[in-house]
Amino acid sequence: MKNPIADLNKIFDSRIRLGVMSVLVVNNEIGFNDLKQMLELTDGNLASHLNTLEQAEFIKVHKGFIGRKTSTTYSITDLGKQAFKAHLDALEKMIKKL
Amino acid sequence: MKNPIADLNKIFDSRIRLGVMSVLVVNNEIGFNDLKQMLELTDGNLASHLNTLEQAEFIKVHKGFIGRKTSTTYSITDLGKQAFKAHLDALEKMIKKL
DNA sequence: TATTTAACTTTGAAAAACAAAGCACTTTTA
DNA sequence: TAAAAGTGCTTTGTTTTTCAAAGTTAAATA
Repeated sequence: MKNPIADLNKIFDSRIRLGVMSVLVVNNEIGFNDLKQMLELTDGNLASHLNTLEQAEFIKVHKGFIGRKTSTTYSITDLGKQAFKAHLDALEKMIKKL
Repeated sequence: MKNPIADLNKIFDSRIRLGVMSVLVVNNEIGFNDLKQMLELTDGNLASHLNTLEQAEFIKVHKGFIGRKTSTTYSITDLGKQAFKAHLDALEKMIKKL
């Protein structure tokens, strides 16, 4: 039998990063605070996970304004979509023996 | 929108423990060394993850013999089946928006 | 002007993961 | 029969990851 966990992406071992990605798959853009509230995280914790995802180029940041107020939003990249899908496929293959 | 990660089980954040469970779901009994080779782990690493799963009562240990050679095998408990299923359901709900 | 909000960064502590070595026991091999 | 090897751990210590809390900068509001 083949190693069932070899194809899982290390970046998605984290429930938080998994959550961010799952939100971004269905929302093409979401704000920092919305994410923070949705996932019930502290600023620093969310920011650092977002940073990890950005480093991997799985998400993109958009800094802009709502009126004259700054607003930061995040969206998934094509690479991110690919990697997330690959991870989910690996997960599914792993448990599809059910 | 509700927190999508709240229902994930912390114990299954680990790819290794996830792998162990996925193997145990389809094999009603598996040996230490088989798991070790399948998941490509060192003894200590596997043993400690197995210990975590045992503490949670998600798996059971069986110490016996194959011929005259000692053999330790592991199997999933009912609680383990339940918890694993619940985790997979939570995962699925999280991503079923796809 | 003082306070609040947004979106961080920095700091430091706690937890988790992990490899390597040691160990007790048995079995196989030379 | 002595040495080597395998099983299934435990112990030790390092590295990595996670996280909260506090600090920060700039703009907005009271």
